[in-house]
Amino acid sequence: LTTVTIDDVAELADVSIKTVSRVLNNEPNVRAATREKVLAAVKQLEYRPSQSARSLAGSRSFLLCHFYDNPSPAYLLDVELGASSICREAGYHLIVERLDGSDPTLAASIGATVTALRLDGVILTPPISDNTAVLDILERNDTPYVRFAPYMVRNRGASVAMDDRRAAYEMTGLLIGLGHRRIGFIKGHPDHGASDVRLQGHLEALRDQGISVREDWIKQGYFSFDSGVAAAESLLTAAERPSAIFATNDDMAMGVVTVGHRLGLDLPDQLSIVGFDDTPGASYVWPRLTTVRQPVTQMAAAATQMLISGEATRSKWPAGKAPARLLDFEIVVRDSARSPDAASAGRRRD
Amino acid sequence: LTTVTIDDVAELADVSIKTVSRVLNNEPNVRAATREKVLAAVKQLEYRPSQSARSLAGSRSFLLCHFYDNPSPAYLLDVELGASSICREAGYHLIVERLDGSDPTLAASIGATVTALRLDGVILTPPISDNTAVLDILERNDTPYVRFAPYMVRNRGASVAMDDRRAAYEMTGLLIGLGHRRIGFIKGHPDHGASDVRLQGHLEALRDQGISVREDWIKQGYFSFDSGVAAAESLLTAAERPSAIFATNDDMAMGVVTVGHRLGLDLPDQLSIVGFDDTPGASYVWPRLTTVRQPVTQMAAAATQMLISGEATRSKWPAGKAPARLLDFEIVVRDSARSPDAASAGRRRD
DNA sequence: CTGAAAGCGCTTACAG
DNA sequence: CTGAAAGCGCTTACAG
Repeated sequence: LTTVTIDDVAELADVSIKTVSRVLNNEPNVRAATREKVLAAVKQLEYRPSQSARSLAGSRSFLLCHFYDNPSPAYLLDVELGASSICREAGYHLIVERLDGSDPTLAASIGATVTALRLDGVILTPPISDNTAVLDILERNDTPYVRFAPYMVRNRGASVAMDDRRAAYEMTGLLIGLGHRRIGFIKGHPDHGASDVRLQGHLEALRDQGISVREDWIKQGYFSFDSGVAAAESLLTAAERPSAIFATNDDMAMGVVTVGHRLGLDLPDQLSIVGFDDTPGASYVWPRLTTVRQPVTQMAAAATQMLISGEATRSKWPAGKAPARLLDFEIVVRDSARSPDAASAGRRRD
Repeated sequence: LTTVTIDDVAELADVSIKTVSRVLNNEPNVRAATREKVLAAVKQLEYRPSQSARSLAGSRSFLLCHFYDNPSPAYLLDVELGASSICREAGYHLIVERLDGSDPTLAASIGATVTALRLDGVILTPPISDNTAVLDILERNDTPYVRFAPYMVRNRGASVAMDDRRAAYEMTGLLIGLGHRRIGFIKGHPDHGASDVRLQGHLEALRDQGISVREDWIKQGYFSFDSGVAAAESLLTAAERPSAIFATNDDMAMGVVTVGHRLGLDLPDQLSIVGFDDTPGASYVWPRLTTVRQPVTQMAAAATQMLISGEATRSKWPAGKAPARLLDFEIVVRDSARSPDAASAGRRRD
């Protein structure tokens, strides 16, 4: 088993290796007939250029990397789904590295990977997307990056996002439209920038509808099922409890559902619950969750495209302004939110 | 920003580049004092050897790849969790590539990646782990691989697995031990080797307990929620229905739970349901699922270790026999399986 | 224990 | 439109 090299192709096609290189890199100034000859030889020999040699000699490695810390499983899968397909089309490959966001050597570790691999670009998801030490080291190494949902640290580098604020605004509006006035809210993990943005959207919707904010109905959560359970317990065992709860991710919403059942509440009649993310489990619980679907796969595809096309490269930014792509979310209406009036019509409350 | 090379280190340490290379690769025959000098220079310059140069000049690329097709999100996350940590320790990097298992060009596509990147090893998860065309092309390229749960095609290459047969045997035994005699079974996707193995374990348990097999209580599923719903509908609307259903993954089990609720069955009293996988959702549904926890993270760590250490390399197999690691599963007992007697004691049936 | 030379398979910069 | 030469940053094979 000998590896086929550019020399073999050049010899078979009866041209120089430089011409083979031109054809493979789609450079101009090659006669059509010459191109055909080369392509035929490539095909016949099943030639695949060595990534190492290309990287060492040239300026590209054809390697992208996704650095992440403890994402939800579905989020990771969607990111890879979007990134992997774009990579394949362009002859790039996706490396993944899981890191501990609280590790003080995080940035150094990313710097090591970036220089060892000569990465052509980096994808950063929350909460690493808001880690300024990481952004610093990436910029020092001249490595393009795209940040997902870059809410805590703004105006730094290319990004992809959806409008979390508006999604939360509309979800709260949906509950209000159903007739809810007493709405509980469970915040996300404080390390994630989206957490605060979603809260802001919620508060705006309340204000726009003239509903006063009840601080005691806003609970801290951490995006985990257990934190949803804890918040729901405190919300639902209080003297006066909300008629609806907006949990800012599905895992927490499912915690609320569990507590609701445990307390013997008739869901959704006695308590409406809405989530955020549309994880697979959202349609498995009863009642099936009304939630926000994030365009994670499309965000990943867009990010990858920005990296490969060079849009994410600082020196190519139009007017020095980093590109930011905003994608559409979707509110998926299922069974977990209902009008509180319907409930009182169907049964006595208290 | 100039990149630091081995020459810079050699100059600062006042040795030849060959000596630097020796130190970095832990080769013998370097005086301790020399080693110290080199290490100090490496540290001072923050030198990181170029992966491309090492790969081009040497025989290793320090690159591993996980090829997969439509895994469950949690499965993918666990594989990456296990593989990523071992890779980092050893200075390797993990590439991921999502492919369509039914695409006829699948093997060719993997072959292309393998040769372009000079991959040092490959991780294959079901159903790709049983694709013989892929195994052929990997062997032709002399690329070591480790297969996950390689049940359909046996005795080909290194593998990691847990004892799916015994897990299914024990789970069925648990149901029988609870007093169930009428047990429905939902098979997995026919493309996954584990599907048949789990069925065999189930049938053995039935036979060992002297319970005759009811073919009409064995339904085809495809590992999806919807296929679980379909199978459950057919199982539960029949004239005579089982008192327990063993769905061979959690997604299908959650489909059964949903149908159970829809039919107004009191769960788990009127119907016990058990699953397989222990996905996050398993503890979110009500009743919380009794299920089998697979050691996916440990399997991935073991596979990665086999690849990096060389155990998975054909020429190094002891006595020509491929290494196979079997890891322990765990049956997680929650609330979804209960004795049918308790149910009849608590309420009249029919 | 250490080093000088050659070469891995490409792209770059230059020449024609 | 095409090619000869040099070089990317390492490891291999060999010499001492």
